[in-house]
Amino acid sequence: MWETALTNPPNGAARRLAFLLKLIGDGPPRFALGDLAARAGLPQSTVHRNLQALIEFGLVERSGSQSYRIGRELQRIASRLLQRFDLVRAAQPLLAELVGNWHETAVLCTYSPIERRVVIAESVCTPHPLRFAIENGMEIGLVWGSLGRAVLAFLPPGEIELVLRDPSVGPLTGRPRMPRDDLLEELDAIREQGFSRYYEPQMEIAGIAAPVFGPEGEVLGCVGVTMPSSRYRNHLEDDLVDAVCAAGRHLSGLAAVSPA
Amino acid sequence: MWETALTNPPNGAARRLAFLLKLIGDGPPRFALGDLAARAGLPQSTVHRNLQALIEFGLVERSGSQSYRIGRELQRIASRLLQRFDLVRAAQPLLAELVGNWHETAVLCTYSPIERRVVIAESVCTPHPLRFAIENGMEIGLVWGSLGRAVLAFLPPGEIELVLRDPSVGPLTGRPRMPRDDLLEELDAIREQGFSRYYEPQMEIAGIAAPVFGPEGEVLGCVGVTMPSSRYRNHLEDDLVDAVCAAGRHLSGLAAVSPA
DNA sequence: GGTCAATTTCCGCCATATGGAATTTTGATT
DNA sequence: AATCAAAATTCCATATGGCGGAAATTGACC
Repeated sequence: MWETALTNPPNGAARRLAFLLKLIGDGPPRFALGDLAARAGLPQSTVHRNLQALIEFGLVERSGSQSYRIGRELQRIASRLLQRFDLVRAAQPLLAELVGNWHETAVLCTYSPIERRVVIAESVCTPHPLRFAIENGMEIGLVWGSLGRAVLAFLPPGEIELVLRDPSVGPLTGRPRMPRDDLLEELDAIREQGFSRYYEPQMEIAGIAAPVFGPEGEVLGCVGVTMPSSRYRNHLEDDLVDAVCAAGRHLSGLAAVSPA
Repeated sequence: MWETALTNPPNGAARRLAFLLKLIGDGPPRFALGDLAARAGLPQSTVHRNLQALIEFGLVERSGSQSYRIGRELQRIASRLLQRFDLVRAAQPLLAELVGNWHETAVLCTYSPIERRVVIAESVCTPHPLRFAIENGMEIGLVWGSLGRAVLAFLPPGEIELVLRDPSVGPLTGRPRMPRDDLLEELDAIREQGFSRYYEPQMEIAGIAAPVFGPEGEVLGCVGVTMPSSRYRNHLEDDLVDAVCAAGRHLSGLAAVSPA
C-alpha cells in the first residue's frame, strides 16, 4: 500500500527534507530506512543523511535497531496545532446532530491544496441499511458530487483552472465529463447560494454540502450529507440545506476565532 | 514573548528547515518574515528561501501580503498523527475522574526529549479554593517535585546523566540542590515502585505522579495529582497512589495499542 | 557460527545554500 | 494621488555542504 514513489523527488536539501517529512507523516508510525527510501525514490544514503537531521530535532526517533518512528517533538507540535483548532473534533457533534435529525450519512471532508485532493476526514453513518461504504481517508473527486464541488467552487480561480486542466480528474463513473462551461456555471451557482446540491435521479448518489473556511477565507474542506438518490425526495430539501449550511458556517466560525 | 533567538541556528539546509519548522510550529499561527528571521537568528534572505520550500509543500501558506501562516498540509499531518493517538484527549476523562474522586488538581505533563523539558499539557483543577495557579504550557523542573521526577526516573541512563549535568536545572525554589547520590537513589526507588511521591511537610507542595510510556517504552510524560502539603495527610495515600498509577498504566496501554 | 539483507560510513565532485546589498512591493500618512 | 519608511524579495559571487555509488559494518534469522 505504501510502496511506489509516484512523484519525482525534489532537489535540494531543504526541499527534500520537507518532502520526506510529509512522506513520514503520511506513512506508518514505524518504518525502515529502506522503505522510506523506496517510497521517496531516493538513494538510501541520501535518506539516511536527512533522517539524521530530523532525528537531531526530535521530529523522528529511532525505534529499535532497524526502524524509525515519528518523534515526540512532531507529536508535540501536532498537539499544539490542533489544540488551537481541530476541525475533525469540532465537526463530530455537528455530524452526529445531522444524522440524528435526518438519518442520512453526514461527512466532513478536508482539502489538501498541494495534492488538490479532497478526502473524507470523518463521517457518521445513516442508520438505514442501504448506505454507501464510506471510510475515513477515502478520496472524493473534486468535480463530481456535492462534496467535491462544495470545495472546488470556493477555491481561488487559478486553482480551479488547474483542477479542470488536470487530466487525472477524469470521469470516475465511466460517464463522459461534464462540458467545461456547464461546470463553471454550476460552480457560479454554488458560490452564489453558498452550498452545493447533487441530485440527478438517474445517478445513484445524491447529497448536499457546504464549504468550511479557515480564518483567512481559505477552503479547509466541507460538510455534507449524502444518500442514495432514491431517498432524496423524502426529505424537506430546504430544511436540509439550511442544516448543512449552518454546520458549515458554524465550523468556519470556530476556525476563524480559535487561532487567536 | 517570541522575540529572542536563544540558540544558535544550525548550519546546512536540511537542518535549518527542521529548525525553522519547529520554530513555526511553536510560534503564533501567523507571522511575518522578519519576525521569524529574528526568532531564528538568521538573515531574512535565508529564511525567505527556506520558506519557499515549505510553501512549495503546503506546510506554510501565505496569508495576505506581509504574513505567512501554518499550512493546511501541516494541519492535515497533525490531524493524521493525533487521530492515531492523542495523549491529551485520552487523558482528559482520567484527569476528570481523579479530580472527581480526590478533589485535588490532576495534571498531565508531556516530555520533550530535545529540550529535555516537561510541560503541563492539560490539567483539571481542584474545587478547593486553596490551589496552585496551574496553566497549560507551564514548565515543570525535571529534578523537583513528583511530576518531574516521574519522568526523569524513567529516561534512558544517558539522558538522566545529561539532565543532572545541565547547570540550567538549578534550585528554582532557592533551595540548595539535592546531593546527586541522594537523587539517584530516589530515582531508583521511583523506578522500583513505578511512581513518584513528593511530600515533605516543610515544603508547600506535595504530589504523586506516574509515568506514561509510548509503544516502545519511551517516556511520553506523566500523570499526577498535586496539592498543598497541608492537605496531603488527609488522603488515603495507598488508594491515591493506586488511582494515579492506574491512570498512568491506562494511558501507556492506549499509546501501545493505537499506533497499530 | 554462517549467511544474507539492511543500515551506516566514506569520499570526490559539483550543485546549491549562503547572506549582504540592491531592488521592489506594501501600506501608512498627508 | 503622492510620498516615504519599513518590510519583503531578488540578485549574485563564493565556498559550504549536499550528493549518491560503493565499501564497510551491523544486525537478524537460521
